[in-house]
Amino acid sequence: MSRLSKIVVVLGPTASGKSDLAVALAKKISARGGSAFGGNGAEIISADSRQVYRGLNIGTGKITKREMRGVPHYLLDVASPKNVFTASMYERLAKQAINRILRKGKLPIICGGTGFYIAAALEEKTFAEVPPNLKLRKKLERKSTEVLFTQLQKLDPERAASIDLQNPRRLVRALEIVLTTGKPVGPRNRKEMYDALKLGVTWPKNILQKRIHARLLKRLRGGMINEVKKLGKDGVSSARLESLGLEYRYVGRFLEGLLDKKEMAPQLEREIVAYSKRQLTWFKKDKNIHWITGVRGAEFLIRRFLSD
RNA sequence: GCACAGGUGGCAGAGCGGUCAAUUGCAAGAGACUGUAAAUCUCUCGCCCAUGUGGCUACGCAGGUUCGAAUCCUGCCCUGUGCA
Repeated sequence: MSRLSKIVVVLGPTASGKSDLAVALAKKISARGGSAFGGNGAEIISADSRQVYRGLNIGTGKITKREMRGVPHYLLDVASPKNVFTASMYERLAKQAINRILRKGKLPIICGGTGFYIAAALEEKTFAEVPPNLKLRKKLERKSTEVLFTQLQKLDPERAASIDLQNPRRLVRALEIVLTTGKPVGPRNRKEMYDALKLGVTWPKNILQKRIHARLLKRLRGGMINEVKKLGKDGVSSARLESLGLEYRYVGRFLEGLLDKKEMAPQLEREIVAYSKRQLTWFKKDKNIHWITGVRGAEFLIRRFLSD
């Protein structure tokens, strides 16, 4: 039986300090004169659904060239913010990147907070081969969730049984699949194709919230509003900003005049906190995650992981 | 001091005799997730037993009217506004 390739995943809620940790670990692995961990070097693949877009820097906390400290990063700035980048596109590019790194004999480190993207990168094949059909979606979106659900029940009862029956977005996509393939989707394949060490970076709740608060202030002072203004000038619509969420949504609303500056910051902050909880809800289900708070625990785990 | 308006669950704010533990929004908590995933969606949210057409305490405080009051009456205490 051929051994699975090793991969390290650094995940966690927003503002946990994942990116820095990933770079620190990669540097250790690439330390000259043979790495501290006995590897050949490591390269990083971002797993962040918003950092894939060009021009979304301050608001996404995208790592800077300097902060990368020479460690190559993949899946950053690969798409225009004017177009929707999807999980499926991420899956393809991330797998490409993993293979490229592995071929070099290096260790891929996936780093990010988008749980769905991490799963897509790690799992064998996540999605049905049905690209989005905007016309069909538009048509379906006009119907009520009840109607969509009964239609799905007829066409793909198995999927209907497990679907979120009040979530139009899910219902539309599920129908889109059966309607174009004529077949039920079948269960999602959750088999991971790598030997992955998953490191979850986390903090006690109150500390994470403080970190979120401090980081938001820094971003606001650091030109976040101008960044969003510039996106607008470059043709990113306000509807698009809205759908990008968090800082882009709220700063966008502020620029539209829908929100006062002084009500924007606290509202946005609460949304970020809520988002961090959603991330944790996702990660909590994965029992293979090793939760750590600092670099030290990570080093021990990686050493053991790489040496066996 | 007089005249109005008002005091409701963590907050805002409905309700104005019964179907009210009380609409709704916010906050809080839990959760879902098969191509938008920072998106989208769901549930809980007075206390208690947690089986239920269950028990208890609640709508400033104290009384009263009524079969029945958050809802009507009286007094008191507070708050806002106007006149002094």
